[in-house]
Amino acid sequence: MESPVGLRERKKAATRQAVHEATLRLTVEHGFDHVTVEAVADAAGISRRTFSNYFTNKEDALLYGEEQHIRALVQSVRDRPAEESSWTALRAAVAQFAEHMSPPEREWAVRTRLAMRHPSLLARQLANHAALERDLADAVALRTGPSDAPPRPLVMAAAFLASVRIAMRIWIEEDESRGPGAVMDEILDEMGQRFT
Amino acid sequence: MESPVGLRERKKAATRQAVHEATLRLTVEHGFDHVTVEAVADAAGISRRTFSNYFTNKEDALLYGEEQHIRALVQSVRDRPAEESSWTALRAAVAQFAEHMSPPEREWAVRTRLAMRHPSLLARQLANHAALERDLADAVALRTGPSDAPPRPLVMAAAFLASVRIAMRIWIEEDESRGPGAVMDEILDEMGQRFT
DNA sequence: TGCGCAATGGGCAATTTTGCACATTGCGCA
DNA sequence: TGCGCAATGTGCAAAATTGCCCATTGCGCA
Repeated sequence: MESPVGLRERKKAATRQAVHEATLRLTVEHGFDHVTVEAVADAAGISRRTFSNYFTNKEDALLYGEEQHIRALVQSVRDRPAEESSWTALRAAVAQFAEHMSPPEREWAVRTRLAMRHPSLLARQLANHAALERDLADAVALRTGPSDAPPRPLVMAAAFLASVRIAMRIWIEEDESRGPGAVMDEILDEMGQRFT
Repeated sequence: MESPVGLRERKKAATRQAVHEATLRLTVEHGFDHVTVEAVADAAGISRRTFSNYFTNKEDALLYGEEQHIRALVQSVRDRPAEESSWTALRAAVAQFAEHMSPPEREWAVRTRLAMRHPSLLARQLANHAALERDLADAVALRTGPSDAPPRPLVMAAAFLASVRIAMRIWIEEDESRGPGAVMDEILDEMGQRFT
C-alpha cells in the first residue's frame, strides 16, 4: 500500500512537514509578522540556511499544508474512474479526502484559519483557491470530454469548491458531533441538485 | 550553563544517542545476536551506511552509553579543585555524577544489565572497567603528586570503583526508596574508612 | 562437506545540511 | 531625515548522509 520511497525522500517530506507545522504553530502563537525565519528553523530543528532550501519564505511554509491538500484533492479527482460522471467523481474524491480528516486535521484547519489574519496571506490563499478552481475545472473538462460547452466545467468546479468551503467552515465551527464527511454530504446534496 | 555548541554537533550527539538507545532497546527485546545493524538503523531513523559512520559495530553502539558515563566520571574527577584530597575528589565527582541519575537513568542501567548477557559484551565491559580503573588511578596519581607510592592510587581507584559498582547494583535492585546518591554515600562511607 | 545466503564493513559518488560571508531591505529611533 | 540594526536571501565550501557497490564472513541446509 505504501510506495517504496527511499529514506532520503521520506526524511525530506518529514522535514518539510515539520517546518510547515512549526511555522503554523509559531504564527498562531505570536502572529505572522512576529515570527522570524530563524525561530521557525530552530523550532523545526534545522538551520536557517536549510529553511531556505525548503521554502523561499515564511508564506510558502505556512501555506504548504493547504497546498498539499489542494494537490491531493485535484489528483484524487483525476484518479477517479473515467466512466464516473464529473459530479460523482468530485463527490467521491472529496469523500476520500474527508476520510483523512480526523481530529488532528480539524485542529490543523482551525489553526490555519487563525493564522490567516494577515492580508498578504489571505491574498496568497485566494490565489491558491483560484488556481485550485482552475485545475479542478480542467480535470472536469478533461473527464467529460469535449462534449461539454466551455462554461460548464467552470461552473461545476466553482459550485463544488464553494460547497467544500462551506462544509469545512461548518465542520470547524460546530462541535465535533459529525465527521467532515457527513457535513460534506449534506452541503453537496444541497448543491448537487443541479448537477446530478 | 549550556555550551554554545553548534547545531551540527548537537544533531550528531542526538543521533549517536538515538542509535545507542535503539541498539539497547532492540537488544533487550530480541537478544544481541538477533539484532541486525539494519534493524538498529531503521529504529534510529538512519541508513545502514550512516550507522557505520557512527559506530564500527553493534557492540560499540551498545556500550556507548556506559562509556560516556565512564568518560564523564573520569573528567569530573580531573576537574575537581587541586587542593581536594584524592578520596574527597572521587566522592565529590561521584556525587555530581549521581545527581544526573534519575528514574530514566535507572531504567537505562537496568536495561543495560539485561543486555549484557552476551559473553563478548561482558568481555568488552570488563575491558572498559579495567580502562576506567587505570584512568582513575592516573588521575589520582596526578592529583596527589609524586609523593604517593605507585601502588596507592591503584588501590584507591580499585576500592572506589568497587564501591561504585556495589552501590549501583544495590540501587538498581532495591525499590526506588533512595536516590543513587544516598546509596553511594553509604557504601563509600563504609569503604572510605581507610582512605580519609 | 560444500553451497547459498544473509549480514557486515567499507569505498565512492551524489545529494543534503550546515556554517559563514555578504548584499539588500525595511523599520525604529536619534 | 538619515543612521543602526535586525531580518532576510543567496553563493560557496565543508561536512554529513544516503544509496549503491562489492568483498568477506559465518551459519544453516542440502
